[in-house]
Amino acid sequence: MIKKPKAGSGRPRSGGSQSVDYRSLAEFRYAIRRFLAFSEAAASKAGLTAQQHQALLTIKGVGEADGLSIGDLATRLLVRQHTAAELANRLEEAGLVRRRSDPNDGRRVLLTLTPESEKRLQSLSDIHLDEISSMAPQLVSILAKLSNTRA
Amino acid sequence: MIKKPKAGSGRPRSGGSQSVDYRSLAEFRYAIRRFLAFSEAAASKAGLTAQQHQALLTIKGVGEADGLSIGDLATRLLVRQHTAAELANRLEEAGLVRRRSDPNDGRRVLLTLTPESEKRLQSLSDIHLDEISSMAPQLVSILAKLSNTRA
DNA sequence: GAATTTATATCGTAGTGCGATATAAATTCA
DNA sequence: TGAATTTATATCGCACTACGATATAAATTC
Repeated sequence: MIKKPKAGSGRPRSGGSQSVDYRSLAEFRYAIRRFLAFSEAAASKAGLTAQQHQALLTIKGVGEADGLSIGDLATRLLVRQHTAAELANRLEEAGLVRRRSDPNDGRRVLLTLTPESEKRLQSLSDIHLDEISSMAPQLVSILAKLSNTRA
Repeated sequence: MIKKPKAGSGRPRSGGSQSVDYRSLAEFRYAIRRFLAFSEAAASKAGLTAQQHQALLTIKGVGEADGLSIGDLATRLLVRQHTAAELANRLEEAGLVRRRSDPNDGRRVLLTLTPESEKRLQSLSDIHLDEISSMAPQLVSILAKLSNTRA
């Protein structure tokens, strides 16, 4: 796999091999990891796994009144459909989603939140908004620094 | 968007139960997932797992000339020390890091990149900078929207 | 210099996502 | 219509990886 530094391989980045801002790149990933770790801990306190939390948020966030299908959930979570189906199993067992078949298409299964999961999701969302608000300035600053190299 | 100033759960956020912007919150997580999926695919193309890539980036990004210890790597990756040790094993087997004991403290093991991993990391970093630059505006916009609710 | 602390390593286990595959409903089309 | 194809969901076994528990070894304390 030869990557000859052919003049402008498509990017107008300023420098050559020495120009990559590894420190900022590492900081960016570190910030993401911290956020994900915070989120996982918060979900865990609420009795949810990180994936379950994200599934609930996705179902709620997409905002379809009838519910979200397994397939659409998979698309948004960037997992395979059968992975989303397994996730839905665990959520249903835990009483956090209801499954019902789509009246318009018997193959599809629509997922809706239960009152219990609505409650937990709201609480989780509140503390996530706090956390996001507090980390946003640093994250924006790093993003600016990294985007900067294009100028 | 008018928000009912219903007394909330003790936080200065403007609204009550209806005010949480689930859609933006879901968008934020979706953006993070897309980035992580992009990153994992890029790492995979370079013959690395996501964790290996992040380990290399961390070692490089911290920028200690002597290398980074297993423990410090664990701290930055937010994993247990023995997890970092296992990760270092796989990286060493793959010829991507060198292990040497700290001359000042025989317990510590310092990790440094090999020329091969330097090369792969630089290539990966280049394409990550592109991706980050392209997603930054949307991410910043979502962050602003979510932080906004505090005002 | 024995006890304690710190750093790294090893082993077995558990959780979760995937590929392969199965089932069932919807759609196509001869 | 009804067989073939496509789409949607579900199940099973596997693999990866992070963890807890534990071990080893070096450094530090007293």
